[in-house]
Amino acid sequence: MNIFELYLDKIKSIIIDLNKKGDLLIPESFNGINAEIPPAKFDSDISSNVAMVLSKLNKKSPIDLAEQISPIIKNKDPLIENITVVKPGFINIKFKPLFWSNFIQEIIDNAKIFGINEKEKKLNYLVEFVSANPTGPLHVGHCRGAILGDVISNLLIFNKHKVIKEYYVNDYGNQINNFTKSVYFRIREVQFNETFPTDNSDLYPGDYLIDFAKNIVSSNSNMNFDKYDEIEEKLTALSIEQALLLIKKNLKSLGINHDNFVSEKKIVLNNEVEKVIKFLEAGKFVYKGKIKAPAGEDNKDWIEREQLLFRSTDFGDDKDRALQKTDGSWSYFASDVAYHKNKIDRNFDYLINILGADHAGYIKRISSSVEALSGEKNKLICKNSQLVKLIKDNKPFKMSKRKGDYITVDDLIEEVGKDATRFIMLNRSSDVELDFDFDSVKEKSKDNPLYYVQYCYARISSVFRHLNKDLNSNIKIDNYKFEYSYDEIKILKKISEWPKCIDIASTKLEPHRIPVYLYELASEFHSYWNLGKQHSDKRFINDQKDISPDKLVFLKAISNVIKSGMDIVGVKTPEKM
RNA sequence: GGACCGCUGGCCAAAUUGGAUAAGGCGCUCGGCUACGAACCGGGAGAUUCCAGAUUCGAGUUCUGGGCGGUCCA
Repeated sequence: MNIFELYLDKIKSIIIDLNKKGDLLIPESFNGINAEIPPAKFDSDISSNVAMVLSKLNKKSPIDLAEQISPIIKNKDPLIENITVVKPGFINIKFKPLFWSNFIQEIIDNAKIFGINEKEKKLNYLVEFVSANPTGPLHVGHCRGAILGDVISNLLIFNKHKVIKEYYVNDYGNQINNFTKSVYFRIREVQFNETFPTDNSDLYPGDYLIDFAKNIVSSNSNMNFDKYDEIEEKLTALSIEQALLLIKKNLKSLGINHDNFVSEKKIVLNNEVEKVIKFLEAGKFVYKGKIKAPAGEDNKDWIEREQLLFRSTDFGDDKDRALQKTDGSWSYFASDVAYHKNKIDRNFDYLINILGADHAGYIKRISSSVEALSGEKNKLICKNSQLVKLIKDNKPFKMSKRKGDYITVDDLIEEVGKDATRFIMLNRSSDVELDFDFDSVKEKSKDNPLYYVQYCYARISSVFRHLNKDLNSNIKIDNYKFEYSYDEIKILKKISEWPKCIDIASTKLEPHRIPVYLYELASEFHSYWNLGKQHSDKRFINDQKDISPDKLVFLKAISNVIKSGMDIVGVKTPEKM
């Protein structure tokens, strides 16, 4: 139950009634009229800006309009304690304690759906994330996007949408050739003691390739590794298999589980690139032309050459983009366009791509192509997460995959743990760079906000444990006529904000709002808990070593929200820590 | 040269889709455990939200221009 939505609807119907009676002019669209959370200092529960929005149209001051509307709201609703009109023209509604008693009954009886936006139309989403090249293990740089994509999926699923989580495997092209060669040299090293070439910067030098080589050799004992050309195709497949095994293991240790792995190679070999180019040609979206050099200084080496280009400038990109390389082969972009056509043909309402900041420049061209292919402007939603700035030994730590110099997901999970990693990576907006101080995260893991929220749950569990009650079982209360105190209502108000938090987080695809909210809720709980030291009536367990029904459902309501929030974030809620 | 992201107390940062007196954490400072878990709580000091305009009843949030930092550009 979203009380803000509920009261916004009530307010809207009141102004419609007033309009019918000829007492009020109303606009065609009610966009902009809202019901929000008032700042804490106002001692009120819901606040609306109706009067301010309608003021101009009605040529009346917001205050006067608010004075006109608010008595009507109050008279219609016996659960409202009072309504005050505040400065610029806000209408502030404060409920009677009985409202909160009803509220808690509602959310306890319907615990499974609390927080879900039930009015919203349910859609099909495809979320593509991670999609790291299958040439080695995932490292810290991949983590943020991986967790972001996973939690965005969780959020949408929580809201009853259908979600397919997909990983696009770039198992085709030059990088893969280099990768296969590198594996080959490692095999020569393992089998024949030949030294791995260090003078070839195209090769992947990472030690993990030694393991790949050993695995491939031991499980293909009848394979002859003498001549590269003869085994190239098979070795490519085996190498990619090794890399994907490792990547999937890394994802699993982060708690991430994709539904699909889609192979670029299959798309190319299936002639989907040719098909999509024809499709684009039919729509006059491509032409043979030249790309101008960037207007910078050092472009002396730039050679203008004729290429097959996609008219992404028609869709707001700053350059048209090459679909072919000079040698006539398809560019990476071309096969990605084919992949997106493939996605479109699978009939999703929305396609979501999670990309790192280093691929931000790619967004316009790919969303242009999706618009050209689907005819829908906002079919593809690209979520761009800023980089993680790694700090080690108080210095920025530059990772280089080519040099084999990086921190892997394995390192991270071993040192910090899955849950702490997920919570840290999510705890701030994906639009800001994230400082990840490896050493301090290791040392001061107790300062991690994750534990603050988990501790709240553990405290609640501990009360249930003392009472020999099961926190996970359902609670049946017959008579919900509770008079909650000011301190309790403060927390109930916070709980009433949960559906709004979910709503905003999922429509804006901003999952950081969940951990931020959970932290706030936990904070209010901890404050309340400490009140028990001074005031015995604020303690959950009373002198008879029992708990009153109002406090029982109160605790249950808090723990339910913490639990469902932590489930979305994908971290545990231990009962003891 | 262009594109994308950011700029909020000493540091890290949030801001309820444009709302009211701009959260919270770290650090600093003063205080709180013989009762449900102190991985906790309460008090205090600390702000021209990068600058200049514009739109609006109302701007940290939108628009225009500029500055600084990051990322990217066959």
